Amino acid sequence: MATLYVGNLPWRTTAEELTSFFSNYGHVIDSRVIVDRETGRSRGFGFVEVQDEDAQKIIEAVNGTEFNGRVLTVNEARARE
DNA sequence: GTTGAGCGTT
Repeated sequence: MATLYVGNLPWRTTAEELTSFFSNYGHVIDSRVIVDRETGRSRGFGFVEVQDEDAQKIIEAVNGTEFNGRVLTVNEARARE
């Protein structure tokens, strides 16, 4: 599987919304919205884990598209280490 | 009741 970075999310976006949105373009394994550990508020970006074979296709399909009024930034996530 | 570039809590 592959991990995608998703930036420019609306503050209110949840992992479930990400999953259901990305599922329109490929097989989503899991997703998470990064939340500030101290305040509990969204940082406005997240990660979506998808099937390796669908990764490129999903990036091209979703990157630059509008989601709840904001234009999403999508690309391959960097290694976390 | 706020904010807007970026790469993640275990």
